[in-house]
Amino acid sequence: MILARHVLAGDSLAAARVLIGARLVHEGPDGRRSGRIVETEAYIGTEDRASHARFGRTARNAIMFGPAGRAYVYLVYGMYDCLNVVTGEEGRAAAVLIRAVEPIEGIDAMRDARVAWAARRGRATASASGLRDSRLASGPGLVSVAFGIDRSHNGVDLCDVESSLRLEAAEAGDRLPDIATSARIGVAYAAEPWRSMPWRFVDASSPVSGAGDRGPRRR
DNA sequence: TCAAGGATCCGCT
DNA sequence: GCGGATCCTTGAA
Repeated sequence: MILARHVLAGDSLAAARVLIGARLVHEGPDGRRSGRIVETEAYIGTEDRASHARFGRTARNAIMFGPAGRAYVYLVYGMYDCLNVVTGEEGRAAAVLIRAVEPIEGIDAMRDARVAWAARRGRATASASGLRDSRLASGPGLVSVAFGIDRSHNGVDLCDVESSLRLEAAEAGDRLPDIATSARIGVAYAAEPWRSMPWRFVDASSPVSGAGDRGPRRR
């Protein structure tokens, strides 16, 4: 079932928590890919010095000021697309970054996407068979690679059943997430208190982002 | 118009 | 654990 928009339109921290355990779904030419979201980070308001909205409204971040439930996709480091979900009330810039997903459906397509991406960059990479499921979407850049998301998806309504890219609520029988919080990753440039805000949420029971084979990244 | 730097990942040491 | 790849966005001039 599609994720209800009002869940995202309220408090952004609550939204970041609700997204843990929810499903990311992409119906594309390569079939249906889906996964369980296991790591998120919230960026809230123009006063948040770690947020892209810290300089106010610009052409790039305009989508963050819009209604909740839309996708905000941006390029970081010149090579990685990152998927965010716009949250909070319209007019106030807020978004939740999807940092990691546990693959469920379309794992072969994700593996193919990863190999094709590496080839495009002319990089040697692990063979397709050597890629473990838990590593396919274990970082914000990798989520986009695995699901075939790029900036053409910027502005897509993730709460519309008609969208090829959308969010679905956890299904009955899904394991309940064991939610842990910590400071956000890669925001050392931001002043306090923003640098240390515990606005990162992970499912500690997930093999992808929790006490998995690599564990949370530090910086 | 320009220079600086960033919400990252991977391979090698 | 460290450094390289790689290019868009921003603020200042």
